[in-house]
Amino acid sequence: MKVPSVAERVAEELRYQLAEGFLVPGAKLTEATIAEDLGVSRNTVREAFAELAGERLLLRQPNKGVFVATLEAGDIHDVYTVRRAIEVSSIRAGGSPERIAAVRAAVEEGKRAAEANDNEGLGSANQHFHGAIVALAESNRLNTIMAQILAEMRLYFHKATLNAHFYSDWLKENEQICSALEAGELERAGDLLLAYLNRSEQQQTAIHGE
Amino acid sequence: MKVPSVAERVAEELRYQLAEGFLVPGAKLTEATIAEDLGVSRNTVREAFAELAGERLLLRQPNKGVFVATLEAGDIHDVYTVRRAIEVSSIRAGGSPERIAAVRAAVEEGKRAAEANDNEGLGSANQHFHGAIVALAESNRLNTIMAQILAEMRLYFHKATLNAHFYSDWLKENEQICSALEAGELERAGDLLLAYLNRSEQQQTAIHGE
DNA sequence: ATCGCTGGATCGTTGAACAATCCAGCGAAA
DNA sequence: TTTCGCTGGATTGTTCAACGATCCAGCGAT
Repeated sequence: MKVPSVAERVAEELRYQLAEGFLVPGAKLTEATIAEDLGVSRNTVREAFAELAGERLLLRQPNKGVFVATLEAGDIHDVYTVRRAIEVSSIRAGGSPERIAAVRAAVEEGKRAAEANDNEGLGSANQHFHGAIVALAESNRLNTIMAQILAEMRLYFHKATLNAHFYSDWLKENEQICSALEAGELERAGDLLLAYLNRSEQQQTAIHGE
Repeated sequence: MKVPSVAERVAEELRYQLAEGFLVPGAKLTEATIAEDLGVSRNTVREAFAELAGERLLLRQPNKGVFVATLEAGDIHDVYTVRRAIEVSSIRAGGSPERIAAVRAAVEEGKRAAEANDNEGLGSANQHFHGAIVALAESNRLNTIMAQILAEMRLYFHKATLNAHFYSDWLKENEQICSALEAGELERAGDLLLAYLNRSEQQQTAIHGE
């Protein structure tokens, strides 16, 4: 049994609370409070803060405190710029049959969630889908970058911002992208994915200011 | 005047020593030693370690210590996979005249360094060149990702591993890429850049084991 | 209404402490 | 001789208490 360090567990707990919407963007995290709540020392909390700040989930303002990251002007475009770069590049390079199967699995996961009217599940299925696309490239670094980006998106574009209308759109689209990938039509898969990302960026921009 | 926090300065100092080759891959960094050397407390060193570990420059092995990151099997390919994704994607999207001018400036910087037989300068000129390409995309996130990748490369592929033969190769090539970019031939610029990255990966793989 | 001060809260950093863990070396047993 | 197991020392993980520095809200004086 491996026991993750305490600092690691604190970071994990905070990540969880961020993803779950327990901690909303802009909220202030006071070291002493968190330390007491989680029953750890202030120094340990500090280490966890350093880690999450490096992942852009928290923002450190010297001598003022750490805050849950907020969406600044241009951040939406910024995030999607990264996604276009790594997702499109990954899918264009194709991948092993196992990795492609993982993409397919995410598509099916989405369908099942749709049938079950499981909005929660739909969201994570979509994240699995895009994560699986990046995983095609077999690059640890790209995977962690993508994981961080997805964590940011969970934080910013929380459940509340997503509606069923959104989902029906990309359920079909994911299917098409996956089919193209399976058929080896990598260019087409890339184009479809790129189009999706562009449209998704527009939608998110429309919803969230600027 | 803003005074960076002590932890930040420690991290900066370590980054410097890593880039300069003062600390070689695999070396062990003992908390107490670093703390004493830099005249700071152990806790502060710890925070700096956390930051650098997040940048993949240091590796933390629980209960054993932190070590300067070493090149594992597949890491070269991994790094170049990231570079292909973000550099090619950035250049294909073009950029503002100012950003393009920055790319040109890096090319000229390289030429001057070559004339002056300044190997040191040649290396950083090349890094500036590729950094400027990513900067075309105007994405903070891509910029920091690229900065981290370049820091990793400085660490792994240190001066010793580079020879003059290398340089003459890409000096011309950078010129071509930049010209294509300036001429608006983005597809061609992307193809040239991609070819360069592929070749560079091969060379590095040939030099370093695996 | 503005300015400047002050007190309290929080951060940044330190130093010391102690348990948990690892590791090299050494001695005992096969 | 080789292997096994133990022990002691070194280092890490974590906590705690302290103190100066910095920020901020409130309040009083102009």
